Amino acid sequence: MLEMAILGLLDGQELHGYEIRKRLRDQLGLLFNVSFGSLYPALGRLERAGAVESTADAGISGAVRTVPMTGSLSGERAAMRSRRAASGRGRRGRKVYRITDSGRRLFAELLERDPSSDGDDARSFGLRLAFARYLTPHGRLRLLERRRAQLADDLANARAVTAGGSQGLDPYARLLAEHTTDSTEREISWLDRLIEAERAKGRSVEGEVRQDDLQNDDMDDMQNVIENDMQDMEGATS
Amino acid sequence: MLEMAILGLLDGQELHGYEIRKRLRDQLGLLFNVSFGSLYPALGRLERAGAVESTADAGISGAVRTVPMTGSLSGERAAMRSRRAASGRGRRGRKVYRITDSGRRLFAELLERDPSSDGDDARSFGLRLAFARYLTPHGRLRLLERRRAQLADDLANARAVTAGGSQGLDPYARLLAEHTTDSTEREISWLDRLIEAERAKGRSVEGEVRQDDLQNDDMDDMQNVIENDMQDMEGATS
DNA sequence: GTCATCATGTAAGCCGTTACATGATTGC
DNA sequence: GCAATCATGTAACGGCTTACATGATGAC
Repeated sequence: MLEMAILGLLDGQELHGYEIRKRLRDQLGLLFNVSFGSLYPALGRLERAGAVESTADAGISGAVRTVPMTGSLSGERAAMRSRRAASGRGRRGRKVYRITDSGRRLFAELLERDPSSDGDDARSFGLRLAFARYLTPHGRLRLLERRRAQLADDLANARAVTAGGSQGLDPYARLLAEHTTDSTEREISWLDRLIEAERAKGRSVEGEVRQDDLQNDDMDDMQNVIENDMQDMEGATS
Repeated sequence: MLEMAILGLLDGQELHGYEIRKRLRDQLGLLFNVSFGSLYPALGRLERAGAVESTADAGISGAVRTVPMTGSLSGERAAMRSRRAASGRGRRGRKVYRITDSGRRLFAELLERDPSSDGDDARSFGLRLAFARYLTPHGRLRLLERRRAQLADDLANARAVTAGGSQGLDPYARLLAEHTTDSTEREISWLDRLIEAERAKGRSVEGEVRQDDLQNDDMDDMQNVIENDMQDMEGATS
């Protein structure tokens, strides 16, 4: 899951580890606070697997720079230093990561996978939703519907329990159960709105291009390509 | 955290592992689905630490029995078999766990601990709330207020981020961020209601008995007793 | 007599953490 | 020159999961 998040972040911009951690923390729905002891090994694994490449901080780009604060010439000096460093390569400086084509394919595959296969449901769903722009319309709908089904299921179980032993249950436990139930209901209706919005988008596209089936075929082809890729990945990773 | 949950369930009733798992699943706010590979070792640790004792299924009590379904004489036969088994003790049957005094003290201490010390915030808070009847009024309030403060903090961070890069952020990521923000706000106001209810309870008691300070002293004494106990526990556990 | 469920346990592994070690850069 | 922050990494450990192994009980 961490690896998916990293790949997603790296798609479109080059970043170094320290910066990746920050963006993970506050760019992704508030709840992806990963430690360095987890991040750096993950970057290492991705690099060994060929999903990302690293270079020793070649010419700090605007995307990488954090706000200069004092402005003015510090940027110039930093650039000079990094140029010096880039040639030397013994200097323990920033290591900038860039996603590879293989990494991009891996990302697409991880994203399309069943969220329930990587443990923490809420996190796993949230992460995929945050990257939903990289999903096909079909994959997006599948993501939302799976999540909805899961929540509806939880809700049914919860109600079965609360209905049966409602009077015997501890007051505090009941308070909690009720709140959880409410939250789940709200999340379901939120999902319903998102699903409806996605469907509406689909319908308007259909009117113009009519290529739903074509898209599904594309997806299947892609899955096949990726399946092979994953075997390489798994061999290299473990 | 698992150990706290087990001790809490065991307070007041004797249960065997398989049953503990079920109750953990559906008695505790829907989200404590633990596997056997996790549960049995935990029970073993608790037993070695002297927090629980086990016996080989002596005379199936009403609390332990699951609904007999067919009713009638199957219960009688089961009791006979278990009596035969209880003496032999080679029979790989149910192992019934009972909490000890030391276990009860350990539970009280774990419950009163800072929830943020055992990882997953929501789970850890939920579990403690479910067992809030075992907390002192003071401990209960502290639990609720800590959780409230944590959520308020999260919310502030989230808003700082969303406010800054709101226009540049990905539409799906923003959707998610907004939903998370809403949920957090709702949870905060729910907590506010709970806190107010607890305070009201406190005020009504104060009018009758006026023993707030006494209760706090009791708590401090208890903490001291428990501190020593925990050292034994940690030695035995790790 | 056999299949589902109840019941207990071990082993390997995953995914993350904290703590530690190291060093560069910047601000004062 | 010293502290804070940026930056990268390793080692040990924690808590949970899945998969495996084993066996009893009950229903049909």
